[in-house]
Amino acid sequence: MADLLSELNQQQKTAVAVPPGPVLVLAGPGSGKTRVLTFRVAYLIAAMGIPAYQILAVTFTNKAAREMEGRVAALLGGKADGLWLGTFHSICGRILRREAAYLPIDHNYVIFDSDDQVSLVKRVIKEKRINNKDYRPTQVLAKISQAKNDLMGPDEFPIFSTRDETIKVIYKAYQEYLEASNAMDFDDMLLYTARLLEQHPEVRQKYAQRFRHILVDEFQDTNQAQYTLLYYLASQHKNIFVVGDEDQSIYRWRGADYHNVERFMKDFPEAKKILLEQNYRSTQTILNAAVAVINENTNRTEKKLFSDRGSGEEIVIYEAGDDYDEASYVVDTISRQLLLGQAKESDFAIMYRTNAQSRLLEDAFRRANMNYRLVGAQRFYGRREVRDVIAFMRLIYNPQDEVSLARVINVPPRGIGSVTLENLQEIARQHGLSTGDALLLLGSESGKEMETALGRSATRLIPFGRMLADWRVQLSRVPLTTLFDQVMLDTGYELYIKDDGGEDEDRWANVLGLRQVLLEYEDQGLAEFLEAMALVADQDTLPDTLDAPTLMTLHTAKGLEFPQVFIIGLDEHYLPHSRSRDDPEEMAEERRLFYVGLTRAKNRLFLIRARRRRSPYGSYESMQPSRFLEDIPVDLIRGRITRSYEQVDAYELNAIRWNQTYGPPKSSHQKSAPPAAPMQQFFPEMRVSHPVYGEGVVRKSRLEYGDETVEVYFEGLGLKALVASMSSLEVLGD
DNA sequence: GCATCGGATTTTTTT
DNA sequence: AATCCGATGC
Repeated sequence: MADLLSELNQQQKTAVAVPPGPVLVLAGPGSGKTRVLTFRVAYLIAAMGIPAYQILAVTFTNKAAREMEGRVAALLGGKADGLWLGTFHSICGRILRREAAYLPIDHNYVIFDSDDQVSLVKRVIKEKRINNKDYRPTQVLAKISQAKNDLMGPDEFPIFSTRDETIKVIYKAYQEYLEASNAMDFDDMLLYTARLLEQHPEVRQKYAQRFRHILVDEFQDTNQAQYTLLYYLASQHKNIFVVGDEDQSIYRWRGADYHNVERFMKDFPEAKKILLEQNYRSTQTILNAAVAVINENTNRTEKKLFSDRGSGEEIVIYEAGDDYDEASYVVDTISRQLLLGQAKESDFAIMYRTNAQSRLLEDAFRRANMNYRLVGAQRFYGRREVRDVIAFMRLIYNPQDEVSLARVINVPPRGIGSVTLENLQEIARQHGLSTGDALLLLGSESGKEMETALGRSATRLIPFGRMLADWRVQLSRVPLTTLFDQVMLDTGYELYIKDDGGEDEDRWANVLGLRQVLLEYEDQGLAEFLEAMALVADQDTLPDTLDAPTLMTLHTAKGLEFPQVFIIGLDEHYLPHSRSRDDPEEMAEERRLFYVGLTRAKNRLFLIRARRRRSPYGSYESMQPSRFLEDIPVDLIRGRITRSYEQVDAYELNAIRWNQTYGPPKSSHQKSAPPAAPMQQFFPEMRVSHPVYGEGVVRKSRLEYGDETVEVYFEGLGLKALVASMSSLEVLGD
């Protein structure tokens, strides 16, 4: 194994060959983190003689898992059989299927993705007759997800307002439906596994015993549930090797908590800490800019990143007239280099904060007749026809799946409308059955009683029930694709999808594409197919064979590198995104996001902003350059940014005029208080009372032009934005 | 039960 | 600008 280590630098060697025990590797960007992980796995197996099946390696994304798998296989030449390597969710799925006996659901559960979650929450909201204007499914789900990430079930759901009480009710019903559907959502996979290990010592013992070595990638992005489950898995041998970088923590909104790094050191005080500081990716110029940006964040362990790649070229800053110009600049710059033969297509990546920003870029590429690869966004698995077909398969696999049943029971239309479905659901409830089981029963010999009870609705339902029953019989007898063809034939889906709309001839092609994927799972089975459908994101499905520039969000860019990187939309409200304006923690995360983007670049970096942009709604808006641009030392930059009155948007301009005329808004009491943090009185979740609107709960509050703007939610009235000094709001004690 | 229309509303990031 | 929802009419 000497030659294995000889390819590594000193710090990397130390990490790879570290003696067993807890280890924390803090790895700067481009410092060979994945390399260390894969070499460590290889080292354990080849040098220390650990059997592969006693090793668990966890990543966040499928992409990372696949990459590790490939590299380990290359290092060991296929001696890694039995190694558990996968994403958190796939590992949990594996454990949960084996240990289904301990769960509220059985082993052929299905996984609900975010669309399924939304459908289910909608149904709950409707059934509970809750005002759907005030309770948006995505918002409710965000709260539920947050709770689950913190290992809280419906009963532990924290209540701070009447709104929370309602959400708790929805959460509870939602969870009941999931169980009745023999289903779990993404968060449940983590939650169930963590609970399983916590509450059943015999199960915990089994896995903790088995996994002599645990390795974790992107540790800074773990949430509470993930941390807990790792903690229990490592409880026996304590050989847990985690790799992370606080500065690249960008999933706070998903419950990630980089404090888990500190928690790790507390829980495993004997842990060795290793820093990887040499960057092999970027030029010193790029690295310096990135360091300057990230140094503005407080509360972090400072790393001394260095590169031996030389200073390289200056960073180019381009200020476009508008967003249209921004896109053209990117495409022009790329095509010029291509024309001159200075670069190849796949050298380039273009990154942005939100998916919506890809639109103009795509147009520009198309106009220039150039290929591009778009990661994420237009989702194959999100297409209606694809989801329909998956829903059929899911229903066959697990007839209790309420969401899939509701989705396809009338697709293609077979005369089963909402009333008929509701009747069926009601009958099912009376019999203590799931809707799907009721439907199956209805289609069978013994369904007579139910048939009479349903009356006219039954005539429509019975044929579908029989069909479903038949498919289920087929499931165990014929190959998956044969079953698939049968479903398409029985339902007349081809005709239905081809007829529909007309313009999109690709739709049937998508269905056939899915059939092709199914073919690959012929040997493994439907369960594996469905799990892959749920857990494999779209970005994993893109062909990386196409030689073309890549378009992606900053989030998906993490872990990747490109010779040339464009980051567009470097304007306030875009990056940093406007939604993080009021929360310093979120602002710090925006900065980390930018840092992640900067450090993707190997040789050249282009930072682009636009003086004005078409707002997502309606007309043009003037932009201010991103505050992050100011943090890049000027000597690293070519090009400059400007700020002028013309660019100030109307709202802000009024405030400026006001100040020029009447002097800055300053309350007479506060003399020379520091300019920041003057006197915010209202904070989210506070209960307040208003003379006219009554009692409400503060959603948001911010200081603006010397006053405080408070957004308050009043039951029955909705959200109101109030100016604190004008509205005599009063804070209510608890 | 289904199609159509008009009005309202909007996701930041993803397993 | 595009999508979703609810109401309306057939």
